[in-house]
Amino acid sequence: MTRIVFMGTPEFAVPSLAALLAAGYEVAGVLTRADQPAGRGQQVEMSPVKRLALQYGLTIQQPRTLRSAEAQAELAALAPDVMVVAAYGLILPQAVLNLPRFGCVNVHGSLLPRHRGAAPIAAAILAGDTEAGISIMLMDAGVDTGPVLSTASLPIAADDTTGTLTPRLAALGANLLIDTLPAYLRGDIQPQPQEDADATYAPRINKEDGQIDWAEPADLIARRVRAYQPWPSAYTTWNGLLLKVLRSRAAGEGRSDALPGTVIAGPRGTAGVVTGEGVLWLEEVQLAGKRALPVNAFAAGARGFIGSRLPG
RNA sequence: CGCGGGGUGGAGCAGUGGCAGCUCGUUGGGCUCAUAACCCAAAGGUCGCAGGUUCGAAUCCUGCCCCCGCAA
Repeated sequence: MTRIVFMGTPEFAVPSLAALLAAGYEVAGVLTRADQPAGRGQQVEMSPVKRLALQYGLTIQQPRTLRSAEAQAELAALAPDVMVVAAYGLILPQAVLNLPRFGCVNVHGSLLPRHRGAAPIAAAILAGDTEAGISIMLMDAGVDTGPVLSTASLPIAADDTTGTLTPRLAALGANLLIDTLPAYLRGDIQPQPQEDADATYAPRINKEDGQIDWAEPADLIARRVRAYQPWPSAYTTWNGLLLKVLRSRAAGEGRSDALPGTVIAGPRGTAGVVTGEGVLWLEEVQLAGKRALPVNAFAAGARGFIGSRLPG
């Protein structure tokens, strides 16, 4: 029986672990990131992967780094034949990569070599891709540079956000993993090296990335709105308060002489913002401290919003 | 005890001691070739809950419930 060690942290990784368990694999251990204070009230929360692992009574390790000899020794004690990694969040040093005889199989949320890196799904939306996908690949020392075992794709809808796309890709990834793993272990798959020339990089998203620059074209801002949903959200400020743009629509030609950032009135009590190119029609917004609202409801109560100038 | 904003007619908000108001929506009427546009009118509120202070509380005090932003 093949002993698997699973490494993953967020919701994206859960279907893969669940699929391995459902398929009857021997999961010798689960590594997930350390519990951290989170949320209002700063309660310590465990990762989604840890919650699932606990349900199944699996052995759990939560090293803060895999660079330490202790963490590596602890992992080696699980004697994995193969490690399956999905959005784990820690760098795997070469010594760890070398540990299992079948290596480390990664479930990556893009069609490699496109969107290597920490935030592939958001990167696909931000780039305006019409297709997203999963690559099952063998990890090497680089960031998502290893040879690919298999891929699967799905279409990105015009209103998809990272939040709506992620669960679909997570499910797709789990299925592809279950299809790919047995063939790989049998030696039936010839790993395909990536075409490095076609690679793009999907860096980790930061809070500041969500700050809207109204001088950008409306369609790019609209993609940011979708890519940064649910976190960190595309946001601006109004009356000194954070204003998140949760849903929006870029107008083709809605030109205006007004300066970028100027809020203009739309039909049915809606509102839009003049950008560097075109108008971004707001659909759903949320002011700090308030709940998310359709833009017409927000505009009904937010006195002076129409006609104001948003910074950035 | 992490920091902070908020609960007021169907929706979103203003109102910080003296008869409860605004925008939108709803209903009725008008205008119009027509309209989700415009004009006129109307309906609709135990001001989160409980207690207290006061001649008088949406407004001040105390406790409780609920929603949300930051942070992670």
